[in-house]
Amino acid sequence: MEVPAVSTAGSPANTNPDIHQIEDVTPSGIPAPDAIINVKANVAQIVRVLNMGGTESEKLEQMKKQGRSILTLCRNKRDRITPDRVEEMSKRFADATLYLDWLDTNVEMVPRINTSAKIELVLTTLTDRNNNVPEDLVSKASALLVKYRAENWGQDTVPDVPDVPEEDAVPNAEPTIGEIQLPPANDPVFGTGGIMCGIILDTSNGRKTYRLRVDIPRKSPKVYGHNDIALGSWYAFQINALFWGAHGARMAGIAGSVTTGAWSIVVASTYEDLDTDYGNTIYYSGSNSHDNKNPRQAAPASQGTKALHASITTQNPVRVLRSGGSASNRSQNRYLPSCGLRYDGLYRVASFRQRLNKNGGLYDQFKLERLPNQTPVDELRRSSPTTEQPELGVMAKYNKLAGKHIVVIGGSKGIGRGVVEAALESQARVTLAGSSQQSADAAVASIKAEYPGAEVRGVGCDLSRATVEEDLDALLTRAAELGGGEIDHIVYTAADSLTLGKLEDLTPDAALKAAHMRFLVPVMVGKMAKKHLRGAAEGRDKSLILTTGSIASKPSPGWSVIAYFAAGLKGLTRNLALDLSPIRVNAVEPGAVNTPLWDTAYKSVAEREAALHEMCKGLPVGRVAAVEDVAEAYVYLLRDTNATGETVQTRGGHHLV
DNA sequence: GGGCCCGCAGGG
DNA sequence: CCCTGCGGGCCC
Repeated sequence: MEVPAVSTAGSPANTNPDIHQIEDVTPSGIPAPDAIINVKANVAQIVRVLNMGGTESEKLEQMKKQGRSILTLCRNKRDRITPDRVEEMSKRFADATLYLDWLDTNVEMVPRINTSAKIELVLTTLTDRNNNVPEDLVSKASALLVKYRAENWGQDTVPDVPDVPEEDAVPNAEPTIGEIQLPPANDPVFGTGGIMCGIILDTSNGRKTYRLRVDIPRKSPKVYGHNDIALGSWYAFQINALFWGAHGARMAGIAGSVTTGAWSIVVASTYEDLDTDYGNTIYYSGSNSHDNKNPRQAAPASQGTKALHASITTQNPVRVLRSGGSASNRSQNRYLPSCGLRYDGLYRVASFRQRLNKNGGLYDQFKLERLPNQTPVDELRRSSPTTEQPELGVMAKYNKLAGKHIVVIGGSKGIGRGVVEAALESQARVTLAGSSQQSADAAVASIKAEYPGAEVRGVGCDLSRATVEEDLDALLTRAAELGGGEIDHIVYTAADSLTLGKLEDLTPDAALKAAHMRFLVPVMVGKMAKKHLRGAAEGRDKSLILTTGSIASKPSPGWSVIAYFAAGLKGLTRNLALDLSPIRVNAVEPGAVNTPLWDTAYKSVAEREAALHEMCKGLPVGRVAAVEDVAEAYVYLLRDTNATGETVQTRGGHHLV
């Protein structure tokens, strides 16, 4: 589920059913956690939480119920709903969203579940355009559908289990809905991009408890290898490592399978008397090694200890995390971080031996050897954060994008996609427009996989039609709705194919066709920006960013037509800055960037990249620009409220050679 | 800062 | 459903 949007001052009441936003509500009986009080949350925010029951049969029964509820819900045409029922419908769509999230995170799909709870029917019904389902829910449902179909509904991987006897089912259990308070998405610590992303601080029991958020999908730790985790990654608590899939347990030191071996272990100071850490070699003791008193026989191996034994046989690599904590201050282990946990890379379990503990009891100790070709531990140790790190997230003076709503037209791929990700990392809320709803949904799904809990939505808009003005109007109206009623910035990065052929082959038709996207659309975006970026007169920072290219400043043979439009766009930018004032209007002028835009000219991604690198190797920077590079220019123009009528150039020194 | 104790999340 | 655990807050 989405993290609830932050309401911006003066914005109209939120009408988006996916956003649970209840103004002036203090949840009774739930003391607000400290971290939430400290954050400038302007409204109390509530999220509904599903309880799907404990046993498998209870869960299945609830899934059937949720499915039935969604199917009836979709049969109601929303435009025929009376105004007094709108709120009820919103809640029911919100519950459907919760259900899909729950499904995604908690259920290992097998054909039996699909048949019994009608999963495929429910998902296809949700994605049916005729059903007026909220955009978020549609993209969620289609993403799940794609995933399940790709997995063939679990047929190939998971052995199916027989149906439970009917008497085991609990047909009368109702799904109960409790309420917990969530931090706003732009919370510097608990929000998107914060170090505690995916975790909630619960103080309802009178003490601080960190728990995983059920509404944000987390990464599975059951993977051998790095699991996409960068060496030296640092986590404040073990539960953060659990959320990011670095380690597989909230408390245990070993996470793994007793048959295929350990996925990850945590080296902590609590076992310092038994373990020995040489950095590249670690002697790591099995769970409970302190307790045994029998000198002849080790205590029965725990799951974790069994997993390490299995690792000796399978030689599957084990992720090693080193943990700080309060006791580590006096720790003799120089490899432990001063606090939190650091991912130190892959090790193999080479062997095991038996030793005696202080009680004279036998215990199993494993020898772990660090795999070669990884950044040395000592280097990771120097870059490892310390207790100051959490403060970094609190510095908001320069991050003016936190909580802002940014619409990126052309945000499903290429430079626009980079701008979306950069904005999300700056804790903004983003609505991206792709050329179709499908492309927008697909982009949103993959962005969410990379940025759990990110507030990003997708809208489809085909800008190639003659009705581009109305299409843009509709797009921005819809985007404003999705973003809580207001748009702060519009970024235009949409472009069509770069191939125009030789000048002598150019027909008037082809020139005018090229003019549509490169001349007409930017002008209309300017016109519509004036209409949709409301609130600038009241002092709120609003801006539009257009995209041109280095061909605007430096000619190149064969590019006359595109150069014409690109240079014209700089004039448009300057003049719109006057016409739209106090809305800021700027442009970014990138050189060649490695994006799919070039693919029309090349047969494959490899060929494209080779050609681009060949084209750019003579530049002072010696390489082709990545999307992440030029995205910085957009972020700058979004943040500098003093910049208007400017064109920011980022072109690898192309103008110098 | 040593130790007590609560309780989440995983796995059988 | 049970049990476990290289946490972590908090009390003294």
